[in-house]
Amino acid sequence: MSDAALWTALADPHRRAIVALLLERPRPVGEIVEACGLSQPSTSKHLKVLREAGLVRVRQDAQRRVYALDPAPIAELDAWLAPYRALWNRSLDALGRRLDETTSDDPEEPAPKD
Amino acid sequence: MSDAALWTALADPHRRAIVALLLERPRPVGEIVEACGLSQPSTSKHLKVLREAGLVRVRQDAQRRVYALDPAPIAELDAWLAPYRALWNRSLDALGRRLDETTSDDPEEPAPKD
DNA sequence: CTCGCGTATGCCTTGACGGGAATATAACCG
DNA sequence: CGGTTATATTCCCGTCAAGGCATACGCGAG
Repeated sequence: MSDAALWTALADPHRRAIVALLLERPRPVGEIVEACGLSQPSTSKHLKVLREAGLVRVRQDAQRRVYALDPAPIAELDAWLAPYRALWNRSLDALGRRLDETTSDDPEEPAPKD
Repeated sequence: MSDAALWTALADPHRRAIVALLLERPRPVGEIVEACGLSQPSTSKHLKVLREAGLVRVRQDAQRRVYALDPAPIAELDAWLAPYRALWNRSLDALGRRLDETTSDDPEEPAPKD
């Protein structure tokens, strides 16, 4: 299960930025380099991680390598998320009851990080 | 953005295991220690990361600290995922057509490794 | 074949992360 | 009060990942 690689790949902010860029449209490496402000080798390495996680595909266009999102792992993430989404709905339901006696967490206030 | 903390927290397999445990039901630390096979300090540190990412809540029950999932970050992840889910649906749709694409002028022939 | 462009890879350093052992803190019990 | 249980925190160390630099590779042009 390449699940681990998927999470590792998305754990990095730069990689998430690249993924966001590729969401708009497929792009060659040079474009990604420019958009992210990273060095070309760094970008290439990030792309390798994304590739090995199955998140992106490459199409070779002359000397250029055009990267594009592969939607499959997204579905995997979605599947992982599903059980928690159920919990989320359940808690929304419980929100109207307010029977919790544990914390004084306010739902309309962002949680203060200590 | 606490977004980063969220991804970082979920990047670790042990922490995902803890989260999965808490999905079933809230648990005190000792139970998590036993279930994960980690040392108590390690577990406590992981719980701290999860806490700071907003993924878990603590309820103090005598000397015990009972940890429970906080559904809010799940919604955040879901929101992040949403645009990609759109892409996923789009690709499923395109799969059924298998026509020449109107948006790309190049003769695309995808069948490399997948 | 040689050059130039675009991209990938290797080496190296640095900094963050994870794990274990020991210790500190907090709460309950007598 | 002291002692015990349950959890958190500190210190130390091994590991791993990220970034920069230099360089190698692949491809097309001449």
